[in-house]
Amino acid sequence: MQDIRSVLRDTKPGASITAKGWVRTRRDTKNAVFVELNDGSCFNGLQCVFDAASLDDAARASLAQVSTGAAVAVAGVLVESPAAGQPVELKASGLTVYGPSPADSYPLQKKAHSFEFLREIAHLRPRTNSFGAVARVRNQMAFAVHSFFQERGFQYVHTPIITASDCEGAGEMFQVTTLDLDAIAKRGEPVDWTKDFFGKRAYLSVSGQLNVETYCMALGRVYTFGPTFRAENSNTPRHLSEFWMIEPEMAFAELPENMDLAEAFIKHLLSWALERCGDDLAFFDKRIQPGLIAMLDSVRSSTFAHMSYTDAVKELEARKDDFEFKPFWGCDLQTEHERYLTETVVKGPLIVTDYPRDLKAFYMRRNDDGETVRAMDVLVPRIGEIIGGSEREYRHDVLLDAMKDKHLDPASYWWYLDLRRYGSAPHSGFGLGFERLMRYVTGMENIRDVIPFPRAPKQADF
RNA sequence: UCCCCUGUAGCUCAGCUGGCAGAGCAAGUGGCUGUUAACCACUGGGUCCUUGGUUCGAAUCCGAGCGGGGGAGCCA
Repeated sequence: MQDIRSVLRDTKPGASITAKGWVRTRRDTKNAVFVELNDGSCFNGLQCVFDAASLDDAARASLAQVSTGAAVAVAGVLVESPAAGQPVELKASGLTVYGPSPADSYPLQKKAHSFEFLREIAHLRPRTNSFGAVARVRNQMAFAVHSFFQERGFQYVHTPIITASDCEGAGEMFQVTTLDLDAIAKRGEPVDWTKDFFGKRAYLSVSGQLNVETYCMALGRVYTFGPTFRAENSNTPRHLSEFWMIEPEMAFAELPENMDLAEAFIKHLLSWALERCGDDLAFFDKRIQPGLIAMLDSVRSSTFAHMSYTDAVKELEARKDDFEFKPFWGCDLQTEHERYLTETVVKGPLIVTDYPRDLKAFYMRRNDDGETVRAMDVLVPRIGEIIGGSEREYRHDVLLDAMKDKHLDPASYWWYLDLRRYGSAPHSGFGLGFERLMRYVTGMENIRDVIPFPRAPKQADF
């Protein structure tokens, strides 16, 4: 069986084919019934034309059950379409209805629905234009992540999803337990975590970075790509409780090489989308985010701007009256600051580097000035921070000092410190939020609409 | 977690200073037409989110709760 994508692309008029898929719309005329069939293989559907006179009795009976959402097979001959709107269509001679879809109760109508409504029917929304397109682009972007790293000699490492160390330091964690908490609460006893599954408290990972650094110090160039969990009570269109993150890590690489990798990575992903998702992007450009394709195309051939944190603050101080939060050296960059820098000052992607060390994680390499670290944030218009990374502190004693500064217990990082004791080397890496990339590439506003089944505070349906 | 907005038909929404529940689309029926967000006519369709209060009377005003959206923080 051919999917509709290959029918539209490869099949010559005159060929007999059978197309299977789901009915998007049906339009009746006196002598013919037009059924638009979509099978998800591509954005466009196949128009099937039923000529009332040429149908056998069985097909005519089945036709009564054809309505939006029904799963059907249509047999016929592919012909050039006499009408505008599609180059070819299927002149139907046979019809099988596998699963009807009663029109009086099927939630999806042949009209536009709000994304808020579609979120409530996440099991049906992939059948819409928007979510079908998101799913196909998401698939291509995942593939592009691997193609980028594999072409450059990076090896894919699977870091653990469950972690028993609560020292990853990147936010609130979900706890994992097999204890019967109800029973313990009823007995009014304190919880004895040594009796839990792992013999201690366990959590879902908030980052694979610390683990992947161990493989970086053995394989050289590595990356992770997997689910990540944050129990923060974030209620925004750019945060999820469960999201997918890509974390490359390069041995013997310092911050400039890290920035180059991040820039090449973003450009590779955008090029891939432009080359392989043309129809889907055309839809997003037309209906979701006008100008999207031109924007992606211009970023692909641009050079990312670089700016140190110190210079960024100078830039902000020149316009300080425009901001609710007055910028000063040492302040964390607010969303309004980041957007001003990327959208107004450089009008494109911007990499901000060398932040004050008080603002950043303990593992980032300290600069010689003693005050800043070799951090980098990649900011893009509309999305804000899409990548966060750094050169890592590879000097044992400086790392130990930074941990003490942040009131972390070195004992629980013993294996991480071991990497600095034996064969330590400069290395760098970053994290890219896959769904933030998806927002950037598709133009979709809400991050809950670029992942099939979003998890967020008070939201874990489906 | 904080601030603002919001919850009315299957969907998107209107409903004013409190006084009989509305429109468009969708659905059903009929008509017309190689249609393509089809078109025309008619018909059916309501726990006005829940709860408490004010009032002769609440979709409307007030309190609480729950849900949704936007902004902020946290971050990817």
